[in-house]
Amino acid sequence: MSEMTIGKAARAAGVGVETIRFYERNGLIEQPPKPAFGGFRVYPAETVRRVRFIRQGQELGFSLRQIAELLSLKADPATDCSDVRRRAQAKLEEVDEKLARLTGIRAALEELIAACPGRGALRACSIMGALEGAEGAPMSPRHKVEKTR
Amino acid sequence: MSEMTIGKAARAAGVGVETIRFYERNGLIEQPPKPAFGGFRVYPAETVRRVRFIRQGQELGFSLRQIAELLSLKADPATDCSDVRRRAQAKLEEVDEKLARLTGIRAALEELIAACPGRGALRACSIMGALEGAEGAPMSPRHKVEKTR
DNA sequence: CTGACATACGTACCATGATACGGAGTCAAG
DNA sequence: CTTGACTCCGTATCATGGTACGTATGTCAG
Ligand SMILES: [Zn+2]
Ligand SMILES: [Zn+2]
Ligand SMILES: [Zn+2]
Ligand SMILES: [Zn+2]
Repeated sequence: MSEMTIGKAARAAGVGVETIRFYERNGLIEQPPKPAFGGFRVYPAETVRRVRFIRQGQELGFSLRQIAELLSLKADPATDCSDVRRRAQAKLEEVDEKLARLTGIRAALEELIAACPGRGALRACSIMGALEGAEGAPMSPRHKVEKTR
Repeated sequence: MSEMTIGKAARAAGVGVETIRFYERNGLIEQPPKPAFGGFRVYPAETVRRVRFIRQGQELGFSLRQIAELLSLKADPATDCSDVRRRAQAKLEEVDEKLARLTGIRAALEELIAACPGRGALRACSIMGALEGAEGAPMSPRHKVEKTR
């Protein structure tokens, strides 16, 4: 089990070989030393666990950079649960901001679609109107396209 | 008003000069011809309108590529309202998919945070546990971390 | 007429998360 | 002992939406 080459480690972790190398280059995974008398690098089972950790982190919305931080927290015996929790909280707030932005977009789109005649010349299209920045266009006045920037 | 150099056009549209050039390179804006006998390119008011169109499109979640399509629809007299509407519909569905993904992440994070003791050793941390891929970890069984991929 | 800006243009770089390629070395099966 | 698969390594490429830099040239105020 433990005599893994990069290819076997990649398959075990469910990623491509290039992905492992990419993580190595970016400091998420330590590259095992090259055997002194030739041959291929030997990957420990820990590599596979680390890759799985990374993929789990991605599924929770963490970036590779943030996952790298989580990995060093994990390696540090001085880390407290609260350190991890704070990061999860921050991520949750970030997700909530994205949700709010997307929800605004969703509402604007829905409204524009509802106001669009659905056929006929572009002149009457609420969607084109909004894109052209029409101020008094076929949108209700309380609901101009929300500007987030 | 109409004797705009790129800098004035950029200021009028609320973007940087480099942004205008970037849009030109990517076919979103036509680059005005260089005056035959030296001098600076003259930007028409249409450029400013186009840039504003692009920014509005971005605020509705459209990518530059999609905005380029919307711009050619606008230029084509044969375009029907329904052509625009279909794109808005497709975008709405795309937004809904993103919302669903984010909502799943949000729920998972919230659950993990709720289960996290908040202090103490990492061994007991539900969040670390989930990242390590713990199957019987401090998460309720019906709510494993949602895998989208 | 000269200095301070602005423009023109090609190219490089930023972040993000990979994927691909080319050529050399290595290993194992037949 | 050859052949095919795999590894190693650096570099390039992809998509996305820009930003920055360097050098040459143009414009305009004083
Ligand atoms: Zn319409
Ligand atoms: Zn609204
Ligand atoms: Zn915890
Ligand atoms: Zn759940």
